[in-house]
Amino acid sequence: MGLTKSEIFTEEQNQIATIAKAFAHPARVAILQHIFNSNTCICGDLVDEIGLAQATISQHLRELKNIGLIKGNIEGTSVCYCIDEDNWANAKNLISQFLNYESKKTNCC
Amino acid sequence: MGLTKSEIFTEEQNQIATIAKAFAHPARVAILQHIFNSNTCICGDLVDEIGLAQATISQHLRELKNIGLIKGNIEGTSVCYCIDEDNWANAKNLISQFLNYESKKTNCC
DNA sequence: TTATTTAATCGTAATATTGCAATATAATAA
DNA sequence: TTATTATATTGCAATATTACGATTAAATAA
Repeated sequence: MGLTKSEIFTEEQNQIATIAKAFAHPARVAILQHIFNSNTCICGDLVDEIGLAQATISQHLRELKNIGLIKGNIEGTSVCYCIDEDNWANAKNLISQFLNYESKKTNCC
Repeated sequence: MGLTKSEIFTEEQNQIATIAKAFAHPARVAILQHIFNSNTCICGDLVDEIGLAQATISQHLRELKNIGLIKGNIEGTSVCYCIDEDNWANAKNLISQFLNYESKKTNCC
């Protein structure tokens, strides 16, 4: 199968999973950190920084773009990628809320 | 391929990715939420609550257990799963720190 | 002992992800 | 125009993930 049954979960559960999937590969974590650190990011930089082929980086960038966490701007021959602040804030809220669940302390384990 | 090149990333990047992977499926999000809500969780409950087969739930539970976010205790014929508080706190810190990166506001997009 | 109950594991099929070489596209430079 | 440069896309191979039926294992009940 390999096909997630999204229809049986809540909208919130699916959204959390989608955002988490964006973070679920170290290359995408590295890309996001790099964008945050330089705030202006060109794909070529990343190919040098991270040891992956240009095609692979481009693919990870597309995924981050599809999920909405980054957006790109054409700058001459290169492309400038940066964080989509609104969507990032949204993602941050969703994940933070999830992480901040407190367990009732009648822990049985 | 399908094989992540973990060795070219930092320990932190790999850790964030691993934790995110735990959250990257709505069933696992649902399972964790359920454990938080009841704080005592038996696999059978989940099979009723979530519309997935028993084998599938068990598989997701094992993944969460392997990553360290939950731990299980045998309770008679059933098993009680609950949050591993220490590891959860750790995961929370790692992910929160990552989410709280601030972009320098010379945004080009 | 023999059910029964509950969860784990095995085996398998289908789909997804990761990675890269090769190629295509698009913008600028000569 | 023809390079050159930078990124995207295509096609493919290898591995991973998701899901479930069938079976197994382990504990309790009869």
